[in-house]
Amino acid sequence: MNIDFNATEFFSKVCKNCQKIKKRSFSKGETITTYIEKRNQLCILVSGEADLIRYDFNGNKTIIGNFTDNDIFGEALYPANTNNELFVQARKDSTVIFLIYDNIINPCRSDCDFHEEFSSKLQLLMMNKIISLNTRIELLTKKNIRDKLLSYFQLITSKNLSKTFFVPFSLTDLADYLSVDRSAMMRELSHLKEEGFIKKKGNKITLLY
Amino acid sequence: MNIDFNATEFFSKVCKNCQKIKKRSFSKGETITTYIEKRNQLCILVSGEADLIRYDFNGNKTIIGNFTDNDIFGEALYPANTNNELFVQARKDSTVIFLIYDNIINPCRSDCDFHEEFSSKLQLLMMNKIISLNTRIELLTKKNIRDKLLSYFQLITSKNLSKTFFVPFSLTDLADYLSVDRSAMMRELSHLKEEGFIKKKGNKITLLY
DNA sequence: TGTTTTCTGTTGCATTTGCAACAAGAATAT
DNA sequence: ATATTCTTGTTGCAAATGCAACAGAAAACA
Repeated sequence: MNIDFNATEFFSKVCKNCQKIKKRSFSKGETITTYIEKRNQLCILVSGEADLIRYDFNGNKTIIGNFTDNDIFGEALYPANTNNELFVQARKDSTVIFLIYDNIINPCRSDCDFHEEFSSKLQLLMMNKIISLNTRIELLTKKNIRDKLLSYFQLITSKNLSKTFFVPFSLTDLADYLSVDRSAMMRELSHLKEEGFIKKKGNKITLLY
Repeated sequence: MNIDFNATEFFSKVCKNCQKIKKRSFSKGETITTYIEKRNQLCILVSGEADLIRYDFNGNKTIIGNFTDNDIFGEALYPANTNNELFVQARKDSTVIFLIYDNIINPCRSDCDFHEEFSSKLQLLMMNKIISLNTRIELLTKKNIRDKLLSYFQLITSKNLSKTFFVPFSLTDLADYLSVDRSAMMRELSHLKEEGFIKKKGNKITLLY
């Protein structure tokens, strides 16, 4: 995320005494939080990487979201009526700040200048969140696997400024992220290769257009 | 949107003299704004209803988003690298407030107390926006038409508190909103009817489960 | 009012996707 | 070092979806 905000630094300076904010580290694979209970929890991913994962009743896995530095998440930002099992899992070792949203609106102490400064930072974080959610929707509204793949690749190359890149997920996870069947996606990758749109060796892909 | 904020009232009270904010009304069908140029435009839908629409190179239409009261939109909230034609069109007669995001961060005048109050309101609007985008993603990550329909219906009934409702779009638009083929969606609706999951007469639907 | 346009509903057919299963390679754990 | 687990890659087949086309109903228009 291209935002001039280092959450760790910010929180270490400003909020030493603020008891309502918790910071914790997680190892790869650990569950960071769930979206089951309603408690107005808001989380900031200070470092690392994490996924928001849904399993439906058929055991079908979907990676609803993928969070990186300074990303915000938590059940406070999620619709209530979801009757699926939703949880956030660390993809890499991660550090997360936990807040209760009510405490942001109602400062914990009147002399705590943390909240004011935080509020303006939070606005930037939310702005970026909205943009990244819109990016995700752009992807998901593509009606076939080919277009989803090509959109996803374009997203990566526009960040990397290189036509060659490694898919940052396993291909299995990529399928879950694009919300398509893995074997169907693999087949489509083969077709893209045959038709000369991409070069592919494992997870290393080069766009040829 | 369940938020205690009436934008019209707010702006009429607070910002009579603030020249950088424009308000305009649109008739049904009119184009409210496009997401082509980069100008950091942020819009608030004061009243009415509007869609964010994408036409791809094949002329394929997708309703990327549907905006109602107090919804925010505008190219400032959208990723830059979209090479599609994107525009916002009034579905009903609508009134919209236009701002330039830079002006929110850098107040127009030091004695303009509008910006401070606005900032906290904006935070709420953004929060709600994030929730509605997450709702949309929940829908779009469903992997087949049946699940998309059922999720969408559940969304409506949880708002209406009634198992019977009228689809607020035309079914043609609903297909564009769910990002699926219309005839395939109609077929799936027939199947849901045959299998006894729903009752359906035109756009009036009753959930039987 | 009558005319035009849009929308609903349906169907046949081609294509795409999902599902299940399996083999080989890579990564991880013991 | 070996066993185990995860990942990539592939395929046959069934099911779902998209596409094209059309008819009748409903809505918008003039």
